[in-house]
Amino acid sequence: MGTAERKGRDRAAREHRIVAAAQAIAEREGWDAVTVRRLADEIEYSQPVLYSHFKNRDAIVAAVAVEGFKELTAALREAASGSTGRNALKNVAQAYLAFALDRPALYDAMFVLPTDLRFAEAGTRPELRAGFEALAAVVTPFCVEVADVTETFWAALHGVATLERSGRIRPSARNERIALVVRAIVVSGKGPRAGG
Amino acid sequence: MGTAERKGRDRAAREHRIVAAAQAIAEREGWDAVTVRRLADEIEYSQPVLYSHFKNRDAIVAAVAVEGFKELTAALREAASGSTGRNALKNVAQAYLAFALDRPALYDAMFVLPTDLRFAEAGTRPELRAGFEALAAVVTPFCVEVADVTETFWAALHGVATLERSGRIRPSARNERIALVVRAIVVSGKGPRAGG
DNA sequence: AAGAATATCTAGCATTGCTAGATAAATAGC
DNA sequence: GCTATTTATCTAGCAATGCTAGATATTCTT
Repeated sequence: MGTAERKGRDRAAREHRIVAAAQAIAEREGWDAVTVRRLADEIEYSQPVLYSHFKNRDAIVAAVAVEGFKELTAALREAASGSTGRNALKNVAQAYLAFALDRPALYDAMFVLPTDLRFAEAGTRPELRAGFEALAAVVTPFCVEVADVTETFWAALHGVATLERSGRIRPSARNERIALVVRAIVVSGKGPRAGG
Repeated sequence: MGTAERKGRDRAAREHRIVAAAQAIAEREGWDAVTVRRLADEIEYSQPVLYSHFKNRDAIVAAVAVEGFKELTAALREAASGSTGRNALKNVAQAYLAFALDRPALYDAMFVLPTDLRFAEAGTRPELRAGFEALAAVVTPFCVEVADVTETFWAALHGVATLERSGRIRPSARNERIALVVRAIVVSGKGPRAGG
C-alpha cells in the first residue's frame, strides 16, 4: 500500500506551503512580518509543526532564498536569450537589477539575511550554482579568466542593486552605471582588446 | 553659573558612552548581542534613559554607522595619500575592502542594517558625504562623469566586500577582482582612452 | 524652605523564537 | 477486532526583546 508515499507527498506539500506563505508575506509586508506564529496560522497547523520541517526560522528564509535563485536564474537566462555579445551583457545586467529592485524581499533572503547558503564552493546547491553559470555565460566571450570576471561582474551588479535600493546612490543614474559595468567587462580581457 | 553647560557636557558624554558601548559589543559579539538592556547595564543607567537619547534601537545603530563613516573616510584618505593615478585607485580599493572585511559589524551598521541615513542627496550628513568625496577624489582623474563613475566604483567595492564576506565569491581571488575594478575605472572615461 | 520642573527608575506590556510535555491519531502485533 | 506502540500534533509556557506608562527621586527657582 502506498500510504507511506502519500504521507511523504503530503508532508512535502505542506513544506511547500510554508515556504510559499513565507515568501508571500515577506513580499507583501517585509520579513519582519514573517513570524513563525503567522506562518503556523497560514498553513493551519500549530507552531511546532514548522520545526519538524525546518530547524529554525533562518532555515525557512533559506528555503525562500533557494526559490529566489531559481527565479533569478530563469530571468537571467531569459534576458540572455536572443542576443549575444555586448547586448547580452547589457540585457542580463538590466534583468539582474530589475529583479533585485522589483523583488526586494526575495533578494534580501538570497543575499542580505543570514543564511548558510554558499556559492562557488564544493557542496553548493545546484540552484545557486545555476545563477552563477547564467552570469558566466554572457561574460565568457569577453575574457579568459571567466571565474574572476564573472565574480566581479556579479559583485558590481550586487553593489549597484543594494546601494540603489537603500537610497545611497542616485536611481536616476542607473543606466549610466549599467553602461559602465558592461563596458568594464567588454574591456576586461587580459590585455586590452578593442571594445566590442 | 555653568551648570547648564556642564549638564549638557555630561549628557553628551553619556550619549557617547552609549554609542561606544554599542560599537564595542557589536564588534566583539555581533549586533544581536547589542540589546537595549545590555547597553543600559553597560552605562549603568536604566533602559528608559537610552530612549531619552535615541528614538529607538535603530537610531543607536545609525549613530555607530556615522562613527564608521568617519573611520572609513580616514582610512580611504590615508590610503590615497602619497600616491596618484592608478596606484591611488588601487590603494583606496584595497583599503575599502580591508575596512569592510576587518570591521564587519561596523560595516553592517553602515550599509546592511536598516537605517534612515541617506547618501548623495540634499540633507545628507557630512560624515557620509565625506566618504563619497574620498572615493571621488581618486576617481576624478580618470573620467568626466565623476558622480556616475564614483557611484559605480563604490558599488563594485561594496558588492565585492559583501559577497566575499558572506562566502559567495572566492576570497582567494580578491586581488584579481581589485585589479579588474581598478582597470574598469581607468578605462571608463567617455570615449576609450589608452589604459594607464 | 515650598513648589515646579527635570531626571531617573520600577514594573510591565506585547511580541518573538523556540521547546517540553501532554494528547490524539495512525500503525502494527496478535 | 482489540491492544500496544509508535507517530503526528497540540497546548502551554519559557526566556528574551523593544519599548513605555506611571511613580519617584533629584535639582532648580523663587
